[in-house]
Amino acid sequence: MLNKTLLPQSVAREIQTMIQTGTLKAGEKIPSQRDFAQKFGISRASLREALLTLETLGLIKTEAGRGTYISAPSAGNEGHSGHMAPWRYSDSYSVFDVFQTRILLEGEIARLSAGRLTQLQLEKMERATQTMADCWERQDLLANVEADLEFHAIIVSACSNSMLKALYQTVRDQVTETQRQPIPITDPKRMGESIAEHRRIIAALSANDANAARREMENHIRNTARCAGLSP
Amino acid sequence: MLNKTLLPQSVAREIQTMIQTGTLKAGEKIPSQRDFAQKFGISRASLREALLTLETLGLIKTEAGRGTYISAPSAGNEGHSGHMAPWRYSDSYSVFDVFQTRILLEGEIARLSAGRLTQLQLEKMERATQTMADCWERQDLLANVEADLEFHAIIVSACSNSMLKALYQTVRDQVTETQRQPIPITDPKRMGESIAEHRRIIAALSANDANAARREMENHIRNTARCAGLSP
DNA sequence: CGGTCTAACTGGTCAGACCAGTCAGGCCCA
DNA sequence: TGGGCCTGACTGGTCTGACCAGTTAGACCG
Repeated sequence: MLNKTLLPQSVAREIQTMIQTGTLKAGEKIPSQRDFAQKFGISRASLREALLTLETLGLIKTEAGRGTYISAPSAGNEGHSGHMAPWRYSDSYSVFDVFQTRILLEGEIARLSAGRLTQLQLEKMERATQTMADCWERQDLLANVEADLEFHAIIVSACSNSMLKALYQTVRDQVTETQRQPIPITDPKRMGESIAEHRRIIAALSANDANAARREMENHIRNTARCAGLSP
Repeated sequence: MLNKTLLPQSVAREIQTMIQTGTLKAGEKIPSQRDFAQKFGISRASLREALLTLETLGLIKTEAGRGTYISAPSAGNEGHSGHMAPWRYSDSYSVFDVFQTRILLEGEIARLSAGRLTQLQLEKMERATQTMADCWERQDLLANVEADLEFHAIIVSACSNSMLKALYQTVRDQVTETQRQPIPITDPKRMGESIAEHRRIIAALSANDANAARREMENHIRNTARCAGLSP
């Protein structure tokens, strides 16, 4: 069924390309299955199979009676970084395991990103860090988290290893959960340290010091885990 | 479409349960779509949608004219270890990226597995290594690779971090490809070294030396990459 | 102007037909 | 007797058309 020459498969790829190239944008509704099938010159049953594949993998969302919508992209999700959605029926992982995985993945990603970030990206990271500090002051926790996510996403986007990027996307949901959960119990001293750690990561990346970038990122995540009472 | 109350979806879950409980075993062929649909009391089109979902996520494999087979489970795939299949439509990753990812993942997995392998498992690894040597002598490359895969799979099965195990499964196909590809161009000296490296990994794991285990595994994979002309 | 109803739209499922690929068994020939 | 070829029965892949359930917009009435 998943043979690459199969009709639904090739149509799924076409639709994926339309999503990736922006022909179909996040939130947008695609034509009805009847119209879209006609447009591709295939039966509606085959189009449904193509759509189902895309939906299983999280690229689209179909609602009965309403239509099919393009799912919102994730920050840092550019090009062929994976759209590997987890099988939603399985249990989630322990927070310890997620943190341990974060330290491993993000440390290496930071190392591989060193020397590849543009000045513009580094400035965006600095701005995101400052935003974190500003939002923390006025207790805007949502914006604080979003700035944090943006900071990390920029680093991931520069990683030279597309496979690691894909793996990171696979676990993105669990990862961002660990970025959110310690926030309500973060004391002001820790947030100040966290922001300082961000700045040390930026400094290492700015200096194109791959090993320092890794070390600072691992340290940062390890300290975050300690806020959740863990020592991975 | 992926609403949990939908017919194909609930059937997909039933089939998943049958796979997880062992009613359907790895490699086993399920009944024909016509028979299976009748068995579930649904149309064949709906069963196809259920099967497509499972296949997109890597649990089954359907071959035209032959039938649908349960995918082989991976060693260590127990309970809620992820069924996170890679996105099969995207380009494959460069061999360099795969090797780099292997070094990162398998090094850490070896570290986390140290101290958790039973004597029986260590003996199986030693036997697999000896099998590699024996098969290499008689140029049975397939069996050589299978013994190599078994060696690595045992280590993965002992890893304490289920998320890392799941990530490893996600990239297993590409990983095993890098274990296969250098084989035809491996010279006897390198194979002897490879087997010696396996033994050093076993020794480190036997001594419950986590850092040595990581180091030896990284070294082993790095040397394998060199056989493919890469230096990750 | 707001509420209700209806028609046209949407996706979900079913049944049947036909096509292409696979495989096993039977038959024929060397 | 063994190997090769052919055929029929099986498999999945795709199409068509019908019908059902959910949604929405427009028209009509109070």
